[in-house]
Formats: sequence, structure tokens, C-alpha cells
Amino acid sequence: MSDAVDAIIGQWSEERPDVVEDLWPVQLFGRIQRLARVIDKSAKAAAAAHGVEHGEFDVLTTLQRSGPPYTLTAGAFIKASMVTSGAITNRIDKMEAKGLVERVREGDDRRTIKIRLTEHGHEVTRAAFADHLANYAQLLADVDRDVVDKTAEGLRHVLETLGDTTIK
Amino acid sequence: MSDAVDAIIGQWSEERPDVVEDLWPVQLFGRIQRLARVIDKSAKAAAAAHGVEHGEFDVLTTLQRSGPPYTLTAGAFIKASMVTSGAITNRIDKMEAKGLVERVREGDDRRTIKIRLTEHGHEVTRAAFADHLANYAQLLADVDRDVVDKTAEGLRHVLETLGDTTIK
DNA sequence: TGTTTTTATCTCAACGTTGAGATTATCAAG
DNA sequence: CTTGATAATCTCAACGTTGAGATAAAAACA
Repeated sequence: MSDAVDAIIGQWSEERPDVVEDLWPVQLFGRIQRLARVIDKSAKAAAAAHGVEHGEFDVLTTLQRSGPPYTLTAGAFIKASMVTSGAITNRIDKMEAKGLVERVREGDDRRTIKIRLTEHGHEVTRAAFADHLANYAQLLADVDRDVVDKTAEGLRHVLETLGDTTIK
Repeated sequence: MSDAVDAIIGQWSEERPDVVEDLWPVQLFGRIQRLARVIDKSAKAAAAAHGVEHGEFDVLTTLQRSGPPYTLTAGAFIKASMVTSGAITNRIDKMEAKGLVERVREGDDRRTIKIRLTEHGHEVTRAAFADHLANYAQLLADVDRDVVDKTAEGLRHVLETLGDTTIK
């Protein structure tokens, strides 16, 4: 069988046979990018059902899995989410307006602000995360579990090689 | 070894041991999303070196690999790029201003407009695509070719299962 | 033929992100 | 202390995308 990336590489083979040897990374990266789009769209819809944006959902789960007291600095989100400071400020602003999180200044360093999950934020996170996982499972319903595991293992190796070893 | 996704799942195991069983899709999808970000940023930088946006580069290569006469309709880009019509109109507007492509109305159907790669567009595409592939190879320089191939194979299977089998 | 439906593209306001710069606080020397 | 450098967050204009609606042409139907 063949997928969209096979078709793309097939086109290159016709048009630029001289570069075919250099297309092997596309076999991996092309598929990662296409899958990322599909997953993103699906995850976005699942989050929207609970009234939160994709990025906001990311903040919620990051807070939730950090454990008690469900509090992180803005800087922690920047590193965890791979986005810029402006995006985080914007996200927190909107989430604060929705009552999902609250900004608290505590501790000795008064430059840092801490983002704390509210009770309402907890409830939304629980419900949205359950739907999120159900959606993920649904997407992979027809894929062999063994293929999922082995492919994930390969991607882990690539991530490690690229230095993505921390979420702090 | 462990990567960022392992760390995330480790946190969930502590905070929500009840959902650990449902986290296996995260092993795959989480890594796809993180890798997509890394690849995107790198590819964006490579394209920017040639004065084109990421999405514009996508249009250029789609045209190039389509072969002579290097002409496609706007609708073809919408399907190939997985973006909305507004995004394509915007891209073509800017690329036309840069002299990379030109809109031509030819054929019997006067609703469709065709986007044609200009000579300048050809040159930019050639140079940018060479850098793009070099950048891809660089990212995977320290990864076993066998791992790349096997992982790509697994992703192909997932894409097929999700129905992503066409680029038209 | 005239009418409706469908198709292809464009318009445009709203949205989230970027990225550079500003602000404010802490740390390190002297 | 004071000065300079570093760090954390916020500000804001610019940017690309979305998504609903508009426009216009073609196809389907009556």
C-alpha cells in the first residue's frame, strides 16, 4: 500500500531523479508532519467541546500532571510547550478570565508569577482529558498495538538524538 | 534512555495512576507532536534563508514536483496542504507579489485559476529545496538509517489506517 | 430556457503566535 | 551601597491561519 508521502516521493522521482537519494528523511519527517496535522485537528476539536483552546488544554494538563499544589511558573510553560513568552501570557490571560487558573505571586522571587489551577480548572481538565484520551484511542483503533509501540520506540530514539530529553 | 514524553507519562503515573492504561497512544502521538515542532522550526529557518515562508515553500515544492507545465489550481493546494482556502489565497497573493508564481486563467472553466511557477520561482525552489534536504539530513545525521526506515514504515501504516492516501 | 444546486475562489474580521522591546526584580562585582 | 548584568514576565504590532460568508461560474434539473 502507499500513502500520501509515497505519492509525493513518487512525483519527485519523476521530476527530479537526481535528488531521489536525498529523499529518505522525507519518508520519516513528511509522515510526522502529516500525522501531526491530523492529530492536531482532532485534538483541537476534542478540547473545543469543553470550551478550551488547544494551547489552553496544554496548560491545563501540564498543571494537572505536575501534581499538588498544581502550580507552575510561566517560565515552566514556555519550556514545556515550546512556545514564546507572548503566547503564554496570552493563554494565561484568557484562562484567568475563564476562571480556569489564577495568577499568584508567592515565594521570594517576585519576578516569577505562579499559575495555579482553580477548582473549576480541575473539573474541566478531568473531563477534557478523558475525552482527549478517548479520542486518541479512537484514532488508533484500527492500528495494531504492536505497530504503535514499535513506532513510538523509534520516535523516542529520534527525539533523544535530537536532544529533546526534558520537559522542565 | 528516556525522552520528554517518557517524563510526561511518568508524571501522569504519579498523579493519575487510574489513567495509565489509557496513555499508550500518547507514546506515539506525543512524540509525533514534539518532533513536528522541532522539524517545523528547523524547516522554517531553512526556508527563511531564501526569503520564503514555510507555507510558501510548500506551494513551491508542490508546484515543482507536479512537473511541467508547473501549474496547479488553487484547489489542488488546499487538498495537498491541508489548509483552508483563505490561507492559500493569502499565500498566492504574497508569492505573486514576490514574482515566484503567477495567476493565469486558462482552460474552459473560468472559476478555476491556475498558479504557475515563474522562472524566478523555479530558481528559488531549486536552491531552497536543496537546503531543505540538507537540513533534513543534518537533523537525522546521528540516527541509524535502519531506525529511520522502520519508523517511517510504521508511520506509513498509521497514515494509511487514518485514510491519508492521497495528495490530490 | 430558466431555475436551482454545486463548485472554485476570494473577502475579511477574529484568533493565536511570534519576536523584539519594555518593565521590574534579582544577582554579582566592586 | 552602587552599578551592571542577568532573569522573568508583559506589551504590542505584525503575521499567517481560520472559518463563515460573498461572488461568480458551471452543472444539474425542470
